[in-house]
Amino acid sequence: MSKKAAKRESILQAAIEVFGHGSFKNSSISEIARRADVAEGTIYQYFKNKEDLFFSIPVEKTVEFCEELDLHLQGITGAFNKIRKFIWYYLYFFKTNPGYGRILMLEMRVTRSFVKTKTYNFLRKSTSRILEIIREGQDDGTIRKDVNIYVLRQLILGVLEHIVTRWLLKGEKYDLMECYEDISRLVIDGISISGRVEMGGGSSAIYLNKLE
Amino acid sequence: MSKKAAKRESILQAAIEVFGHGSFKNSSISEIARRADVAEGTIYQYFKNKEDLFFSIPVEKTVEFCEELDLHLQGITGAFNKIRKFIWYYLYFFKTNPGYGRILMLEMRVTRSFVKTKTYNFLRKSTSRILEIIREGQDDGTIRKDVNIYVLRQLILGVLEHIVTRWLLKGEKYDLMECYEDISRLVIDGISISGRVEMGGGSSAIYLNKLE
Amino acid sequence: MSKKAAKRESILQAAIEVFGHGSFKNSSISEIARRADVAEGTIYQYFKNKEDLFFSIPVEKTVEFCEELDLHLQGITGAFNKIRKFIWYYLYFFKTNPGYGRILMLEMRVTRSFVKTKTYNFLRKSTSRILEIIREGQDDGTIRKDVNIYVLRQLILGVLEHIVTRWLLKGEKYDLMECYEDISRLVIDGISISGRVEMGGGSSAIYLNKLE
Amino acid sequence: MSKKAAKRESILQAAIEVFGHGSFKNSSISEIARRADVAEGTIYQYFKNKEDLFFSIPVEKTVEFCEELDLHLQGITGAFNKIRKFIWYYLYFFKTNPGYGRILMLEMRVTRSFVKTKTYNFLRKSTSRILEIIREGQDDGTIRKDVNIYVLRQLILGVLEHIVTRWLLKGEKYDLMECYEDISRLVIDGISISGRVEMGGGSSAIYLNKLE
DNA sequence: AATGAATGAGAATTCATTCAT
DNA sequence: AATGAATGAATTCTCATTCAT
Repeated sequence: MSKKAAKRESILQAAIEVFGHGSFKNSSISEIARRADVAEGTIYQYFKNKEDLFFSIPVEKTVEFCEELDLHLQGITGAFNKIRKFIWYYLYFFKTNPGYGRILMLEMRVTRSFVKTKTYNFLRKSTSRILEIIREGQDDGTIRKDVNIYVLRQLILGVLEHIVTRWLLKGEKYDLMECYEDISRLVIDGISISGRVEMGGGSSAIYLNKLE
Repeated sequence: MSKKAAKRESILQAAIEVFGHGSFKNSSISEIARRADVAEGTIYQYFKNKEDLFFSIPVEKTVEFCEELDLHLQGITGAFNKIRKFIWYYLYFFKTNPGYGRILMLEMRVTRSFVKTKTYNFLRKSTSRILEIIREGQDDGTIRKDVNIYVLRQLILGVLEHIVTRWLLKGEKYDLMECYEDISRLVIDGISISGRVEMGGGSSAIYLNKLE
Repeated sequence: MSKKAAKRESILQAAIEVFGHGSFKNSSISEIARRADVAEGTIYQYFKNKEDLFFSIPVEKTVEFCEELDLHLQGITGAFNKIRKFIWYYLYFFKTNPGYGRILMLEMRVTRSFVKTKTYNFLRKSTSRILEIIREGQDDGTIRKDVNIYVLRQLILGVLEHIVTRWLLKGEKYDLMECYEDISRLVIDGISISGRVEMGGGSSAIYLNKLE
Repeated sequence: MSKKAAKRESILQAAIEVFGHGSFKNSSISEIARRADVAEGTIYQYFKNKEDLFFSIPVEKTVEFCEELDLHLQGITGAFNKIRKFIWYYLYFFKTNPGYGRILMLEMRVTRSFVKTKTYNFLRKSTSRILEIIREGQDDGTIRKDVNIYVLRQLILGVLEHIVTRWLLKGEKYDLMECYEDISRLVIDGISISGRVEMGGGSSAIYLNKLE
């Protein structure tokens, strides 16, 4: 049982490496099999077909993301601090998983069939953590209550997704973490109750909101 | 002569449709031939191979872009007005050419071999128009002279490229032109000599600058 | 009329160059058209198809061979001297026409359909000149009468064909004319009435050694 | 393992048949697949591409040649007897493998890329057997010591290659083995220490007559 | 459960030949 | 007569998927 899971895992790992290097069509099952050190046929014991394998990657990775995220959030108090940590971890996760980043951001999101997948829904649900944090912030009075929490979530995730996508399209030439401080401030200021004022936070937020 | 050019044109048009729908690997010459209503072999009379056809798309389209742009700029005076028109036309162009947008923004820019192409250089040169406008603005005193014109160009093109890319990745679900006013203001304010308020223009510009 | 013949001629010339460079399948009509500086379609005005063009080459060249040969034989008296001249000219002809040599010796002779061609018969008839010379020699008593003249012809042509074929297979690296003296002696001695020279095995071995 | 080798063998056998019938370009993978009774794709499991398959033929066949040759040489004493056997076997081998003969002698030897192949080197090395025999003959005093053994090898192989090539070019219309006795004597006499027999020109002429 | 050989559909590309101009 | 654009059949090669062992 554990052994089986381990083999499935290693196939997925190999799939991330291969799909993350080229496109879906460009990547071959035989290459994945070689990397995973299994026979080609074995892959079909664990996944229905190539597409199934492809769409299984985010499931796996999303679980990993959520579990690690929870560990990182433990012991942190205050909505703002938690959001900062979330942003930090999001960037850190893709910095350390660029292959998966390319798959998710550049390949999968453009695939039409992706939206119909269970994976797509799973991915959406996985962002509930950020909702909880926002609610917590509104409850204890640090986050404005006049903003729809779902819009807020979209704002935060949208900015992050955009940052990572740009970074990947540019060939990962700079350190993704450099953006951390700017984004944190941008986001926090935009949703903060305390004045912090005249920055185009508002304008910026609208602008970004529209884009993502 | 005109007839031959027309056929070449119709093949390119079909190629835009097909490549714009899927990826390079995913698209087939036979499908392009079917759409262009020619035999497969005919395509090889006009283009050396599949890649040549692929990389010929931007050449064609860039010429179209530049010619139309010049028409739209005629009769407009003042650097700011010209920049506004440029931004408007840029968005309008991709709104009306989403297939080409997907090819250029999502496919071609990520292809490693693209950078080595003549097409790539041609594309870079095609943005000289915006440089002229900036120089004009600096000459007549409406644009700050302390900013490098190449950085400025990069800023403007970077923002636009980003807007279009996001729009495409989101599935063209909203009207691309909605962004026009915000972007114009954002850009104009950032480079304007007259104070024009302490809006996060600066902050935003820095943020965008870093990204692109 | 003369103009038409000239164009036909130039197509054939181009065909020799192209077919002589690669194999039949390997050579393309478009390349021949390019070399002959005519349109592809024009070739089909003069030749039924690719094979017809291919098999027309020897006809053309054989006429040339015979005409030139007659010129070279003029003024020469004595069967032996004529045979020597024939051998000399045969080698000289292929030395100066290696492309045609490759076509005839390496390509055409191995083609099964060649034997069924009119060209094949034409080629056979073209060797009647050598028969006449042999008859002349037998009549004036210099050539043995106990040898069948057709066998003799076969002997002479066979040796020459073999020499040229070897030379071509070896990549034309040495001067074909070097063989002239040896072959002449070998042939003349073999058919001469007057006691032959002490050459025998030794000479043969050397001769073979040089060839292989 | 044995099964895989058998399939590889059957593909090679089919390749010999097909390539031996036409030229490299003229022969198609699909025809080879049909003859070998496998799918086209299967061929690419065993060989990298068409050229690899083509150049693999001599490897296979050369091993066969050497192994069988050794069997035939067993129990034979004396350099001359061994050389006779070698000549006999060489002719016998190509008599029973005419398809392979056409491939090696008429196709492969003219291909420029062949010389760069591993196969080419392998083929050259395979003739070391004859060198050993020559050395043996020089040691026991039956073969002249004033002749370079490599020249001798070249002589023997050259004559044989020539005989086979002619036979193939002539369409295998006569029995290749007829040449055996003549060639043996020619070669043996040429290298023998004891005075040679009275064969000379006459015999040579007959031999040539038969061949051409 | 795992294998990996075998498959065959499909892709890009070439080129002899035709035919409208 | 000459052209050369258009054709489409044929060819090599790839690879997801299956299935007997």
